[in-house]
Amino acid sequence: MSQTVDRALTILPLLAEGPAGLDQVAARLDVHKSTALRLLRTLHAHGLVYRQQDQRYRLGARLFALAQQAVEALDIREIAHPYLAELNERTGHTVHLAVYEQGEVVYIDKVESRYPVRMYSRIGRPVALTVAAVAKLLLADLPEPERRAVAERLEYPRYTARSTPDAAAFLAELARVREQGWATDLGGHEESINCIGAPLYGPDGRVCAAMSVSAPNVVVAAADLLRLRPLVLRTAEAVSAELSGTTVPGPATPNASATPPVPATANAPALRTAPAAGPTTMSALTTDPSEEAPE
Amino acid sequence: MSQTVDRALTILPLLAEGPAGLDQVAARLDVHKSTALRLLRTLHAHGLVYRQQDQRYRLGARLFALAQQAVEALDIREIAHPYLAELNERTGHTVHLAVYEQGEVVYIDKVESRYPVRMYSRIGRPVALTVAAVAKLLLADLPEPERRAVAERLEYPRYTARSTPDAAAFLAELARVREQGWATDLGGHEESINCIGAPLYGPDGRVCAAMSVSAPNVVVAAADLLRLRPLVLRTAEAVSAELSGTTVPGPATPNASATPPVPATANAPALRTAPAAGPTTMSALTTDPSEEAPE
DNA sequence: ATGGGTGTTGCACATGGTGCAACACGGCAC
DNA sequence: GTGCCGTGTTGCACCATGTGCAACACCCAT
Repeated sequence: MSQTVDRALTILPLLAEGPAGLDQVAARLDVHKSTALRLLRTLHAHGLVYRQQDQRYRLGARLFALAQQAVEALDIREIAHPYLAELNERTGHTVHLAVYEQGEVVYIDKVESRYPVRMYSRIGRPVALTVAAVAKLLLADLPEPERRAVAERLEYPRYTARSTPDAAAFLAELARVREQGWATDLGGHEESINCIGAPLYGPDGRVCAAMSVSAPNVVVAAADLLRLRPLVLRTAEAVSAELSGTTVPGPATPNASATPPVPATANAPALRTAPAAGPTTMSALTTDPSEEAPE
Repeated sequence: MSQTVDRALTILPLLAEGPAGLDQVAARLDVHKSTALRLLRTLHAHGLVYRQQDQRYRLGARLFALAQQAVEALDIREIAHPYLAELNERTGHTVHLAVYEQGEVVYIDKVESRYPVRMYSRIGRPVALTVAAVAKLLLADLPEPERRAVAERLEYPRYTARSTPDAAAFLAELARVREQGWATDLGGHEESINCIGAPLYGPDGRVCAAMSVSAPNVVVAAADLLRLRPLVLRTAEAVSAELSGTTVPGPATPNASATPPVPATANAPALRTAPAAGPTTMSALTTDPSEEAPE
């Protein structure tokens, strides 16, 4: 680790607390003023630090530009895909990834069910907004006025007896989804298809995508599908963590052996390597998919 | 300038373009792999850089956290005040600073008119949303659904004959304001008071506050007040620049002697030191306040 | 004027950063 | 399997670079 760079970077969180003068910085870094000055100058040259009128230093605009550019360059699909594949591997069911865009929710990725009976859907195709689990998740996080605007603008087709009937019911459902952090569609679109989904959070803490597991009744009863919830939630959290660039990815969270990690190596997630037995705290949650796996 | 830090910081914009592997980074920095590795490790330790599954590096979440914390720590009032004072100094009129919060627009700073006839207002007091220039500016930048929601929820009191009559007219006005980048209130609140305002942009490019100059008819005719527009706009831009932490603050824009700078030293802006005469291109705009100053 | 508070500069010293060369690892082709 | 790339990683000797000091420049207050 480079000492100089280390010191320079320590300045950033320090300045994030509020503007500071040269020797405040020097003092908190425990270095000579002249050293602090040179570091600040370098940061300044890169626009990460800005000098305000009273000579004190503040974080600079470049920081915002960088953060913004980084989220734009983020490829959700690329990052999420191994996790989706893993989820499909463990459950055997169809897995979807969807985003909200301009009043529509569209699938941007899909891993096909390994069961012979499959649900129909296509990447790029808009989703039935009023009933799909992913749509509920994505709409639930919109700012209140926009959410309401969308809900009121929508039509509420009665695909089935369980379809969301009207805007009021939909808004209530969105509120619940927002509250609980996951969503379902139990035969709301196609009588025989159920679905459970969870939100993916971006670096800004907002929901930026949603994923779901779908399966027809004939393959797995709704109650059984719902037992995948912890798995779906954990997977979604893992993707969120990686999207936000926080935790170390890959297998085994460094601190605990309790939480089974999600994917492992690059494009070949390998959760299956986790021993089937063993003192996992998740026994009840895991709903071991092997017993209901096809073939 | 510190070479090491310089190199390390050069990595950030590089990664902002998209993920990159170790030797791509090394190559673009024109340093040895081992050097690049150490720099990346240091950045990683500070959370500015994140290592994704395929071993490539990406910008990390800390960057967002920092940027966010920085905007929260931004004290608009503190930064804007010298500029407001300067504007008051040059025009003699009342200058306001306002922000939007939870459906309301409130004044957060004010510099009193130097004329004997003053308009009434108070810091912290909510503003008449449907007519005030600052309210128009702040509402105009809200996301469309929220803007519409607010506009429809409002009442439209007829303070005067020129008050905004209804939601439709208000939305149309907001659209124009958004388009032109400034706003007026010509006798919409008090028959005899006119007002011209401009928006302040935060680091995220959104309008985060608005400032305005107000004066009663008896002091200056509406047409004359409107001639302050360039001055108000320039001042607003200067504040925005400083809020975003971009340009070098202080007197004299480095390149041109044509554009009169705005404030100068810390808490004592000293534009007045600019010679009253001299080859400014602004002669028509400046509306030299000294000739109509009180006392 | 005088003094304390800033931010700034030049310089001699040795710390800490550098590139090299060798190693470890994983994938791919044959 | 065996060899070969292309990766990322480590240890080390050298000297460039970052470091702290002391002296200076500046502003403001008393």
